[in-house]
Amino acid sequence: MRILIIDDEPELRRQIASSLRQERYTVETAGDGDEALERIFSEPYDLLILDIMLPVRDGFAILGQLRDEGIATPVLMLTARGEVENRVKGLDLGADDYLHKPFSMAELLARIRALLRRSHEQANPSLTIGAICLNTSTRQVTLGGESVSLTPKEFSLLEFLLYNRNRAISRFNMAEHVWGDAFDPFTMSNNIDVHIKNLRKKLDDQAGRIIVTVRGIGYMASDDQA
Amino acid sequence: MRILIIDDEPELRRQIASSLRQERYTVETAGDGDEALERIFSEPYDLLILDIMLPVRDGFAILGQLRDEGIATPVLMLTARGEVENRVKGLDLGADDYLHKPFSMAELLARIRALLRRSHEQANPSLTIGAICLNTSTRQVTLGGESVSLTPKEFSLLEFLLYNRNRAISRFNMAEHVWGDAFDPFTMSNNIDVHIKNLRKKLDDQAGRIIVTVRGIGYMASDDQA
DNA sequence: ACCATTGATGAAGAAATGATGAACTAGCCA
DNA sequence: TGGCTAGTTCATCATTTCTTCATCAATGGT
Repeated sequence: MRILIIDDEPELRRQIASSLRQERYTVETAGDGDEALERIFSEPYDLLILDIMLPVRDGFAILGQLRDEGIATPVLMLTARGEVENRVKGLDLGADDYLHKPFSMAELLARIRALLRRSHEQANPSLTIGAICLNTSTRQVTLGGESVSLTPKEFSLLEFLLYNRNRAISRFNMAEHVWGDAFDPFTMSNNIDVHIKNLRKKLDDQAGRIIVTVRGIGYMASDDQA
Repeated sequence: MRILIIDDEPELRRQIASSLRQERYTVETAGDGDEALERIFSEPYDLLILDIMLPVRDGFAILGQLRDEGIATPVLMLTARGEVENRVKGLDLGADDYLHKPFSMAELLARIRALLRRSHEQANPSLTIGAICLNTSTRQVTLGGESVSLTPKEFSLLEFLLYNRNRAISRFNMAEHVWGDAFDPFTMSNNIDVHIKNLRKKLDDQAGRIIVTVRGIGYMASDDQA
């Protein structure tokens, strides 16, 4: 689950991001509207947390522009207490929920869960990276629209890497999550490496640009189009 | 999907209507009970959003009259917080759901989705996929118009798969839902596989295009006319 | 530049999975 | 009882998938 936090206070940003990461969300942040829009247009998020009070271009402007462009990502707006008229304005623009500052982290997490659940009950849950799209419910993977057939292990492995995109994952970790119950860390040989190799081949990941090798650690799914 | 909003506050009406239109619903509004009844009797709606507090003729009166006339359109009532006794009264009259003011637009949208889904399911009890049509109330299945006779287990299995179309369903899940109460996950042998085989035969699903095998998981009903 | 370590790769044997035909059981009705 | 139907289990086969291993290539430190 990819969440983008848009707020100009670094400290608050850090706090929220940290809490969300503990809940295993993939979190990115933006300090102003331009940065936010740039990110949003370049890759999909599952949820935006948007502060109304921003320098230069405020939350409403950003939200308005998004909706105009047809981006329907759920938005949770952060407002200072008492801005009732703002609430109304935001609703018109298509915000999905509100939270008044100051708020408790528990409250925030609850709202996020509710929003994600709601938006996900209609859309299908897919993880994308570059031209690759992995649909967790149909267990289908497409590469630039073309369907790619993966074996169960390959699928789980890719799913796990995408779920933890831009984070280096150790082989141990992968084994734990993909092999689960019965995995003997000693008798695994270079099993994972082989599966990664096969994945790269099927995904036409020639230079290892999508599944990056992290020497001494393991692998990482990177959406850095380097 | 046609929705009628009945509320005497123009501002709230406008807000709700705007949000619903963004979700691609067709929305009309009425400011009082008489206008509402007139509209409802002249053309069908899929859902009514009805405020309890209305001048002249209140929400209950309107709801009561509708139900008396045999109009079963789902109704979502808006109530001021704390009107507990009203809730009870509304339920008696046949309201389908409640929402306390003030509410978030996200909440409202979720409720609407739920209500529409619910009413749609009972009105249209048949699931189709490709040339196959399964009627859940008559328990008949046709293949290109020709009736196909399925055994109870086969029917339930197909029904479950169709209900979850385009989602890979595990054998465990199928067993849970089709066998229900007494199923022992260990003594099931390859029972499900056999039923699937028979289903495929009866449905002339030669290449397994409709009931797709998802290796390592189970099966999936797919309407991907590949 | 050299060495040591780490990762990549192709191939082959082992293991798992699913499809299928057939046998077997249980319930039902004439 | 005997003949049906539905449901379940079983053995077998063809594949697919997983794992292991030997070897080769790349990388980083000194």
